[in-house]
Amino acid sequence: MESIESYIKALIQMSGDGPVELRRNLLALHFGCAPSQINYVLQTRFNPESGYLIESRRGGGGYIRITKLNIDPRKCRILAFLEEVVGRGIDEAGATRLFTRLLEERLLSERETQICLAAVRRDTLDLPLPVRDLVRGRIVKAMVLALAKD
Amino acid sequence: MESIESYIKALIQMSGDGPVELRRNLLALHFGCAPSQINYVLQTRFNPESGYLIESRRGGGGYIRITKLNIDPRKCRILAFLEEVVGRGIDEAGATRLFTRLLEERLLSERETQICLAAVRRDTLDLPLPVRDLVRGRIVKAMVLALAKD
DNA sequence: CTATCCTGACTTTCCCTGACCTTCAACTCC
DNA sequence: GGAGTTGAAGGTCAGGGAAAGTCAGGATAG
Repeated sequence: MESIESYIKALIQMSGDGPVELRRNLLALHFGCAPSQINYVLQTRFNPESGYLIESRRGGGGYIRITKLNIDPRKCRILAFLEEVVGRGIDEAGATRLFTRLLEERLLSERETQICLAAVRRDTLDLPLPVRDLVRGRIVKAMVLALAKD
Repeated sequence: MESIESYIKALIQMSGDGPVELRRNLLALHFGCAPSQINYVLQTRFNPESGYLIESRRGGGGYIRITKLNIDPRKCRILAFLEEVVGRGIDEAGATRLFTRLLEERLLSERETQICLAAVRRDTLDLPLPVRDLVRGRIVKAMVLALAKD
């Protein structure tokens, strides 16, 4: 387990902290474990809270791409906040405050802020409470994390 | 697959973004694949969401014509498409194609594309079908309109 | 005993194919 | 010259194989 984790981290370091692509089955073969074990490692060690983003594709020529998020201290607090947002949900006013703040801190451009706000407006989602605030929470988190990648 | 896609795109570029005519069987021969594979590529990569129009003719002297839709008259075409998207909903693959197309057209930056894609991912929305595709449709429309607003 | 690690069976997604269908132009035959 | 024939295109669809995802639950370390 430990070894899978450090193997992947070594790969990332070798690629200069850029994105790394893996083949799940090959990696499982290499470590003599079940393929689903790879998923477990990714979920527990390479999740957003640990500063990583996972993307993947199934089918022929499938892959798993791991991107190390650019984490600075400011964003650290945001990560914790995002977790809370996903758990409890967030209302439109709260989301607006968050995006406005990110705009002020120059973490979001004007256009990006407009996109984010449009995506989570009440009449865009058009769902009954409380599910609306929960869905909004997940969207907010996904969008903010997408920015931390690069 | 990838290669067929980029081959066709190269053809289009060489023709100055004008219409391009292909012979399905020749292309299949050239890439050593089944002719129906060509149809698959066309359906998944050169559909209206990606901004392409396909016309074809069977029988002797048949052909497949691919036209890259110009973004200039997009004001009407995209708006009409967005209305459709809101009515019928849109799946993740369709939304991805749309945003990728907007990125290619430089109507979206790389970062903006990432935000949009993250917002409408299946596991972000985490809603049961068919409501998931409908919500995604509304979000897609809202985000695209937010961009058009300047 | 509990938390963590790990697995196998099942699911989902994506690519690709072959068998069969539809359409078109040219050709034949009267 | 019109009606049927025919061969050469492209279209469609169910299904198979590859690869990753999920999840309930067993195994194990502390």
